Amino acid sequence: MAQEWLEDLNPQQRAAATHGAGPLLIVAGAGTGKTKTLACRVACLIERGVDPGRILLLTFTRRAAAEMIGRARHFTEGKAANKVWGGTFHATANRLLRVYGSSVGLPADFTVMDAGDAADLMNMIRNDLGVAKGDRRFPKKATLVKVYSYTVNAQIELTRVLDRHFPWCGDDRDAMAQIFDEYTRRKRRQHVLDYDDLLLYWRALTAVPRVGEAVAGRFDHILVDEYQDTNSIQAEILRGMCKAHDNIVVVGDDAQSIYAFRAATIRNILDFPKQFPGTTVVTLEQNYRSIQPILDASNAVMSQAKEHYTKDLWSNRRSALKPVLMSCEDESEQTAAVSRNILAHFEDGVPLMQQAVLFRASHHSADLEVDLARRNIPFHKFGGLKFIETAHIKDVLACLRIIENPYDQLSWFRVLQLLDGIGPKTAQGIIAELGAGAGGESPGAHGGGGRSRADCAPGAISTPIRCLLDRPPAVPQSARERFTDLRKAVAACTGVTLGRPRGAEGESELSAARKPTVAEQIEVVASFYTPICKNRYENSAVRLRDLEQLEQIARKYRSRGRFITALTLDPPSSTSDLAGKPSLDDDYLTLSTIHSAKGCEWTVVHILHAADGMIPSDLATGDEAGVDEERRLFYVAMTRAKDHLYVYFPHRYYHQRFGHADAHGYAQLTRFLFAEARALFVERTEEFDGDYETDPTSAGSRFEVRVDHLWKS
DNA sequence: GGCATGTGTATTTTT
DNA sequence: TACACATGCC
Repeated sequence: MAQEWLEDLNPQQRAAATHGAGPLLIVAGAGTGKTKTLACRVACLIERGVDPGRILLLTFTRRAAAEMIGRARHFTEGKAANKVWGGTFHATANRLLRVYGSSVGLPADFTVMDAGDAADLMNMIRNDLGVAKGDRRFPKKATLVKVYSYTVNAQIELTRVLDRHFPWCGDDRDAMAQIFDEYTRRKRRQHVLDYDDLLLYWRALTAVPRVGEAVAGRFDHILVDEYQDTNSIQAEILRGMCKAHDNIVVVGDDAQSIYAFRAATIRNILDFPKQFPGTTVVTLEQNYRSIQPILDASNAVMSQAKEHYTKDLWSNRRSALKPVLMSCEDESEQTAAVSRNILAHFEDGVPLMQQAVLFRASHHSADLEVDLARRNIPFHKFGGLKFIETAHIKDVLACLRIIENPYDQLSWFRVLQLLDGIGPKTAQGIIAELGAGAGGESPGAHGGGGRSRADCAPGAISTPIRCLLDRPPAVPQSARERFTDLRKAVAACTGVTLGRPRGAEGESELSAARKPTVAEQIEVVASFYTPICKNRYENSAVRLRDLEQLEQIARKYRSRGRFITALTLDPPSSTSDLAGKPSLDDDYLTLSTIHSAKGCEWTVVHILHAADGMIPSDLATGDEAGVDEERRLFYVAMTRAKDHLYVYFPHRYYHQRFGHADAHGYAQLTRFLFAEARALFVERTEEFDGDYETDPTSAGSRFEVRVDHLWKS
């Protein structure tokens, strides 16, 4: 079958796409067309008669999966390629556990919590156990989650994890162990899984006799993208999933491994041939993305890394245009230079959509964001604080969560404290009265894990909710009114009216009531929440608008549970996902953390803060492995560029770091641009050379002068 | 016990 | 700058 689209591939790509059975490792350098190759492979399998529903495509983000499946569908002319199971490891784990979870002791109504929830739970335990008492400093909740998550994902003993990655917490080992113990216990009792549990339970699933075979037996082919960023649990899951057929294809680039902090290990990709005997290895080295000078500079940067599959990217795209190293006086000059360069390229015909600004840490773009806003240059920012992590969104979601999973004590805790006069202590008391989780005591209160629930019939309301509606606990006077509002809201969301007495077996009556849609439920909760929001926040108007966005998103979901889970497993990654998309065809610039830029490409790329201490980050230079990862990060950033690469180096930093009062330290150029690498750049200083003068009659003015609406109407 | 206010401190990347 | 924690007032 000589499909036309196969002829578009180079020999290595074609070999990978048409590979027969057995394990295949595709080592694919940046920009070598791995997405295309993988999509072609999926298409090939389908053309060969493989049932698309029996193909599992694991990617790093859902967006990546959607893109690949979209392409495959294009190739196969719509032969049901969309039946391919595609998504992240975590989302796939969730789907499988919804079906098979009971065989590993999971309740049917489990909910998934994000890192923020996990931190809150840690914090509760931290307080309950009184670990932080005395004048000792004890690790903060976010640190606890990091340590826990790393330990679990790397499957390394806590003491060693602390030694190696969190040496300043070494003395608190025992208390941490105690907290982690309680943490796992409470999650179980509350029918809640965190991100790590999704992987752990999936792995457990593959090991259960019969069930494991059934789960693995759903798929005949497994494809994994970005394999360099998987951890050892994920590798084990894959081994379990393809024991029977060994039809596994992994694609990755060890030079782009940037998630070691999440316990990803490049051992997975380096040792793949050992772990899967009989592996075919295909290496893709021809880069179709960038001009050769950009690759030369990128290769030079990488040449200093220690262990990696040797590959030298090359391109047919010869060019005399070297990447640019922009020296700037300080950050504000950097900002000015970036804006000016962006507009210059824009005038040259490169739309904003084809330009991106990349940086190490989310806040590195703060200064630029202000400037862009001032100049009316539209942009979307990826990475950093998310919509979903803001307090008001979490508040509203917590209301939905208690209805979805009434044993989710953490959400109760959050919801109850929205009411005036209810703090941690009172909330705990109310939760105990509702029977919605037994706080710190008696681990057996609600049975460990897989309790069978008699009240799971459609339309049924499980006990703590029924208790809230029928036998509400007493609350402080100051909270009475809102508490009633809350009960009304919960009732409305479950399709019940308050105050009507029901028989003990009122199920038939309840299931008859019309269940509001997810969006309607949000509306109900929002009206309960509005006065609280106005009371709490100065900027309540902005926040309330966010709730409307939430309602918009919810329209796409038929079930409340799916909505909540989707939001935690695949949260909107930028403001663009939220804006009701009237701006879809608008041209906008991309600002992104380097991590979030993975897999993307732009004609023009600007990399900010190429100073030692920023890239590599001060916080990561403790050991050689850390520096290596930062180097790969810089490499990832550079290789996103097709035609123009700008690296900005501000010489001077003003901020007072860590109390040291070096109010204006001089920075060093990032160590990754050592002499030979630096020589591959052309250096410019941010002195106006005339080339970049903006012509007031053209594009620049479109952004910079926007006041005429004030008098022309 | 709740809540407002003050003080000191640590500060990345994300499913 | 946000967050943990202490203090003091209702």
